[in-house]
Amino acid sequence: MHLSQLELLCEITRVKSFSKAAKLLHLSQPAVSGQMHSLEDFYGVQLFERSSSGVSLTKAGEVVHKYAKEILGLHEALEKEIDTLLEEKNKNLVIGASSTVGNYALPCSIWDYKERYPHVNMKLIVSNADTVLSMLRQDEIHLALLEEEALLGSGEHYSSQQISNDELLVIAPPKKPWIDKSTITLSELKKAPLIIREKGSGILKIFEKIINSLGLTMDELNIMTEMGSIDAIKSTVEAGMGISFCSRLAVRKEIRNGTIHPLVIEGKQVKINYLIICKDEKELNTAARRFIRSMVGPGKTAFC
Amino acid sequence: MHLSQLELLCEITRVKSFSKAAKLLHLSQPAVSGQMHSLEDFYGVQLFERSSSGVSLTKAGEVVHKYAKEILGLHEALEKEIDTLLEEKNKNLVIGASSTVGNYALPCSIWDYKERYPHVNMKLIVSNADTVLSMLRQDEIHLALLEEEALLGSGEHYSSQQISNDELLVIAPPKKPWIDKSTITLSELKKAPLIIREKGSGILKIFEKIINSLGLTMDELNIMTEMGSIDAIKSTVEAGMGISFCSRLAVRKEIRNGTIHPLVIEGKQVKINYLIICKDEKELNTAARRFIRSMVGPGKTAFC
DNA sequence: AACAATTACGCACCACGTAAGGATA
DNA sequence: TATCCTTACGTGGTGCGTAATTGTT
Repeated sequence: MHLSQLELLCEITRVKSFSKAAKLLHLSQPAVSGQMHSLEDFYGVQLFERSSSGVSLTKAGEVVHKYAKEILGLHEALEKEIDTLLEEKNKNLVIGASSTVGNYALPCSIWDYKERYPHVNMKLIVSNADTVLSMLRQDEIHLALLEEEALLGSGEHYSSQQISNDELLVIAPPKKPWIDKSTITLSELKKAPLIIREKGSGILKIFEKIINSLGLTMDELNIMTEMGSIDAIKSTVEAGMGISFCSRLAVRKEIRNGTIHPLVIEGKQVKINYLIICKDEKELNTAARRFIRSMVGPGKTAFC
Repeated sequence: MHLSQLELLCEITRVKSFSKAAKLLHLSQPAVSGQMHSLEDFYGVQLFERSSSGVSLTKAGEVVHKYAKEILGLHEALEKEIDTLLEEKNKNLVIGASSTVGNYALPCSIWDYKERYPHVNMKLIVSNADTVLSMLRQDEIHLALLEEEALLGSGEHYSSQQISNDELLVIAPPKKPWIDKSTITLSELKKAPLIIREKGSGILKIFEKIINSLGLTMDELNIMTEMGSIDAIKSTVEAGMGISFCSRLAVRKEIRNGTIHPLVIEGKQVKINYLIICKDEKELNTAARRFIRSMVGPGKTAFC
């Protein structure tokens, strides 16, 4: 029996739903269903009461849950104890992240990790997607946290897992003509003064992909200027100098304060998937391997 | 990570050897090696010191071992607690065994099982292999413990796992002309007055297979009589009335006491494999599924 | 030479995701 | 209808056993 099945059971118990747990752990619903069926098969007992409004534990399920927490706790203690025996080379962990991830989309789990494995020397480098990827290629970093699209056309094959996702927004100043709208049409997008991130940015790659999928090229747009940082772009948009685009997470505060107005492209919900990437999972040191496990683990994908 | 990997680690630690643990758990040596490599990979640490005289735990290995015992103990407690919640139909377990297995080759684990799952109503039926197999076919028993050869030519497909093995011996009275020999030649075997088990016996099937593989048929032998029980055969041989054959386990005591003289067929070591058999593993109730797990588990194959 | 672990390789099975299906409010 | 879990199915990865290899006593 896999320990991950117990983790899954705990997560399902927490959120009382197969489908929610599947989302949180980046699995499909049938995969979760199948795992729990095989667990029920293993113990020979039904563990969940299924209903159309979610699931709840049976009596036997509660027994398993009780022990699962203990067992997983013990296993966590095991890893902590091994941690104290690690050699120096296994204690270093250098992570590269794109601006969006590094500045806004870091899951809390990265800090949980520091707490859980205090002996690890962790370093976080924030740059744009292309730069991070080239650092990975040259073994200057162990792991990269990037937008899915950063890998497009890179040719090489990397090993990757999804850690979280978000939505791409068009951002505008909170005034006419934008303030009354919640969507932006293609023709409005073509005319509006647009501020974009520099080449090599992951967010730019996503935006470009969308534009192309809508039958346009970038030079049909009214590109005003190019900026190397999200903060610079936000300030410029807030000052009313143009519109831009970014991850929803990057402008949570500004939207709440009303200093930036969010728009979605008409008829097009744009999803951003964030990945954790390495060259070869087999070659990773202990600290890095643990980091991956803790990032994709249960309940670890909430943002800070 | 699979719990079975922790069980394997504990077993290896106990016997200080990959190959011995492999035998005990009915796995190949490379399978064991591979599992432990993947465990080392999982924790990112070497767990064993390999030497040509076996293996020993590293410091990290001892940590894992310490926790593994706790975790496995906890998991055993889990199953025990679920046990108390079982419905009636899951508490019945009827097992059929061939004479040899039922009377002599029962692993201790069958009694451990009773202790571990005291709520199970276990019933053991001993008969010859064909009878047991037909009871399995008619769902009169849940599981069958038989010689591997019992399945030969049955046509149907069963699900089976090996639980133990033994050696087939020719048994003779402790007097001339046998007392000075440790092997018996083919021509001696043809002439000697032979007592055999009844048709349908698993041991007879094995013996027949061997005879055929040596280029003979049963009717070329000097078959004196046919008997339905091992005890009857043993008494007859002890009384000097002829020779016979059986599993080494069945005559351990008599060999030690010197009342029966064991022989092996010249140039032919005959291995007997004992299996645990069911119609369809998916259809088994909890008690039966647990029984299988406990029978093939670590350190459970020693005889009583 | 003998024994123990590893590597190589072919095969079978298992777990996943996608897509379609059924039950319930 | 919307939501949630289940079933069906094709695919890729993983674990197994057999056989050949390495290394140590």
